Amino acid sequence: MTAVGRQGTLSDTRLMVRIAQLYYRLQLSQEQVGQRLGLSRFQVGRLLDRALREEIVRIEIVHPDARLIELEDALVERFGLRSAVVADTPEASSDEAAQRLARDAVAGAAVDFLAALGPTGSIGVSWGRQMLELARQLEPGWTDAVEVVQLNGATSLSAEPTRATEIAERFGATTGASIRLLAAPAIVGSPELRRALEADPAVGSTLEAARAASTAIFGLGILGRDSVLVGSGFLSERDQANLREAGAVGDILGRFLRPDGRIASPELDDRTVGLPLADLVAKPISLGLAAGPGRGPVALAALLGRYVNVLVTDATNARWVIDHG
Amino acid sequence: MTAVGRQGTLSDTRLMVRIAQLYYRLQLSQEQVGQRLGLSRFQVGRLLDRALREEIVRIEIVHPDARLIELEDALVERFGLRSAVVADTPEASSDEAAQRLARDAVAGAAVDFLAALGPTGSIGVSWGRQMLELARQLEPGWTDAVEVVQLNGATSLSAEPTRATEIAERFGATTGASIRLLAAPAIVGSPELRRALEADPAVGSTLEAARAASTAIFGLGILGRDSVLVGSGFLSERDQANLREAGAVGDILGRFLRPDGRIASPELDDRTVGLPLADLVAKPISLGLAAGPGRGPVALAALLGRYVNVLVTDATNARWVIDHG
DNA sequence: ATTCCAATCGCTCAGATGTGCGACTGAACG
DNA sequence: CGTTCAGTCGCACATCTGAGCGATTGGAAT
Repeated sequence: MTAVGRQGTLSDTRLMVRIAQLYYRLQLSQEQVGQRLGLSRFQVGRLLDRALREEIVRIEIVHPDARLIELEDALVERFGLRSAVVADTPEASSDEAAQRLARDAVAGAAVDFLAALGPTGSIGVSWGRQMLELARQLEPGWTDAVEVVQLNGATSLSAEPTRATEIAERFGATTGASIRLLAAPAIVGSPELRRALEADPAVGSTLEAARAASTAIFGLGILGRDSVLVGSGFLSERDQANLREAGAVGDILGRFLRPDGRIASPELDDRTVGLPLADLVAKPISLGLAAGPGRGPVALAALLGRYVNVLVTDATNARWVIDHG
Repeated sequence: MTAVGRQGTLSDTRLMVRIAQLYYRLQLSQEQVGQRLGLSRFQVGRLLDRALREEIVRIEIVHPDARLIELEDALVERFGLRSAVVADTPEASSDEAAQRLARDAVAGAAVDFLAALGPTGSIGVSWGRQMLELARQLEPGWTDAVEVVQLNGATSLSAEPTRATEIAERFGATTGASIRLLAAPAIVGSPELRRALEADPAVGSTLEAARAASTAIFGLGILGRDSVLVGSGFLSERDQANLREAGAVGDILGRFLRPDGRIASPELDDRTVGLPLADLVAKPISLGLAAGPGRGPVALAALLGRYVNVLVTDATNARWVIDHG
């Protein structure tokens, strides 16, 4: 640019373009730009302002993560969360491999979040495929917690192991914390039996610890063939039918929710062993994980019920929740 | 953004994205961003730097004029010009209406440039279609020049008027300057006649004024059916054939150039009435206009010969010149 | 364990930038 | 012709930001 000094009355737009080039591309100071073009520093500054406002100059955040962070902010904003983490997963597909990928990514994101979180106090955990993956990805020393406690009943009824103990053990192992298991079925046949179980010291003390835990971590389940609760045999055909009728969209800690966040079946809830959802609401950290297709509704229900204050999910579910919430 | 403070070890990239959002979108100061994210002002600044270098944040000048100004800068840079003006014309098309549009746009750009230029001293002008359009668009008071002088011979030989006098008169009329016409043909039959003409006081004094003018304004012509010189009857069939053979690409002030900027036919040049090209080189402002398809070669020739130090043209020709120069 | 190196940190200080203000300009209007 | 008023202007001043520097840290190599 050795061009003649005063370009004077050339259209404002062109002037702004030229100023923007000198300032942003050539990295001149506003002062220097002014000298070259025969303008005062202030005129340059004001024109630069205008160029930005009139979108002659555009500042873009181009990294793909930007979109994710926008989703996170939207979630935090909309639902008053403590935090939200949206993982980048390729694409929503019901293909099993893709689901697995989503689970891995969301688990990884949760691990990162937890590692960055600092002191967590005592940690309550649930079980399920998502929790298993999370447990697998934990790295030693990720927390200073001294106690890990199961939040809900887990002893498997079926051949397929739910590996609930493995999850809690892995949590404990990575940090040297002691673990407290909840040696009970997730769902029993009658309210009386549930109460009797909870009265038992072995179960009762764990429940007490679960209530006291300052951090809760759990997956958001869906109701379907794929559901771990179904696979584990805790849900009878009739229970399933009832839930469907009641409009249940999925579960937290074995307790099923309707789309608006209310308990779908109080009767079933009364037979479910573990921390009641009401106790989640007050937890400093109540972290719910939702990965894979179709988890939007249950995530939204959990958010509306205020059962989670940290949501970790994939982009597809995040978008669904924002669009429908 | 009410998210939890320390996001800690979340990938650097994500951190940069978040910082960029707070800084550029929300317009927080680096200090404030640092407070929100638990970072020092310096970390924020450095991350912001990195985000820019790694193109996580991109600053774009999006206005279409930006491209034109880049072309201008490239021309100025490459050919050591005093200035360059590239007008925005829709598209290169040999369609007559499109050519006219290009001419209008380039003339307008030249007018703007001249108006912004400030004192010009005495002004020398040529003639032709491009100059006519330029003259039409001049607005009263655009300059403080007190004298307008024709640079080259112009009296028409054919029925189609070249309107050379109209051009000079219009220049004079918009500013109250006196005008000096060159009452002579553009090209004569012999060198002797040319010399005789120039010795005549009426012609000679105008030529002297032309030499003294500090600003010269002229169009760059092309050799072809379309050429005004041809249309005006100054160029015989034989002259045209000779020029073609010599590789002439076009003319300035009736003097034809080869692609490298040298005179195509010294013999013809010796019969051409008007300011010699050598006198253009030293002028403070020597402004050449080139609009419409196929004017790239002559523009390049003019630049290589240093006959112009201000080029006003359209985007297509500008690009051609840069690509081929 | 000790040493070394490179990376990163926060600081100081100077320069760059934004803001609010009073002065000025020029066009519209009485 | 004088008044008004909106739009600009440049300036003083406060704030923000970038550059360079010594201190610190966290590993690798010895």
